[in-house]
Amino acid sequence: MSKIKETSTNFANKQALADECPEAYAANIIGGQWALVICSWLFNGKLRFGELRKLLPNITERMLTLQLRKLEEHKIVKRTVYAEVPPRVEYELTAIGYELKPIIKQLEEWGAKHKAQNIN
Amino acid sequence: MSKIKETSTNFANKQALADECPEAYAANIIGGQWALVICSWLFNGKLRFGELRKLLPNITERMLTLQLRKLEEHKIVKRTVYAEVPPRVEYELTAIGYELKPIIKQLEEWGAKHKAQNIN
DNA sequence: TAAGGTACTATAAAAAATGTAAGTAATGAG
DNA sequence: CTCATTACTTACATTTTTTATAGTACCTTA
Repeated sequence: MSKIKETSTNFANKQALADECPEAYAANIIGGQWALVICSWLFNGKLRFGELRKLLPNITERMLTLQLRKLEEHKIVKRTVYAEVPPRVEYELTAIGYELKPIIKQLEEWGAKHKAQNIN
Repeated sequence: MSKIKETSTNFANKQALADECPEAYAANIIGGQWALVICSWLFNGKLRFGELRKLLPNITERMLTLQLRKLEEHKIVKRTVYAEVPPRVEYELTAIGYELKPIIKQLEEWGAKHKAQNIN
């Protein structure tokens, strides 16, 4: 992913915030550029790497990999590799990942409402 | 805030995502390092700049300003300046900003649960 | 005259996130 | 042998976000 500098002020601040504020902790986990959208697609069921890539037309393979790895690391998604050639890898939400569904749905509703309000 | 390069791929991607996915749109608005926590404090009522700064011990004045400006720009918070000396500026949530409360609360609950689960 | 308090701004630098382009392994099809 | 397929990885470049540090204007009080 690129290593985070554990000596940086930024790292210390994130740590401290995440310790005290579960909402900041959560934001760190699902806060990537594509994380929420990836989760949204996965709410409908498991998907292969290539399927996700097609669903997210502008994402690069690198970013897709990075985001999936981060999500996996935080136990939001489960990765299953099938020993085939060409390879097949499937991603699906874990139980705790799936629990994001109502939250993301509400966030969608809020976003849609906000967007409608701020059209000039 | 620093200008965003409207010619960058990153900008284009964010735009496209925000257009299609209200949840990505929302994440762009409340996605800064401190935004959620600022909102959390403001759910309890209006606060002055200096009060917020004290509540967020590690934030720099610059970051606080930037985040508040962004929130203000998106109509999440309302800024009121009193023509006094020394100056007094109060921040409070708008109606749509206040509507984030249940969402952030759920995110907090999710975060707390996730954190508890992932203690080794 | 000087100091103090408040809410900032300016500038630079560091760190983090994202994007670009190329390459890899394994195997089956032709 | 060569090519295609899939899910990556790597090295590097660019962009965005965050931090650091030092100011500013204003009026009041001492």
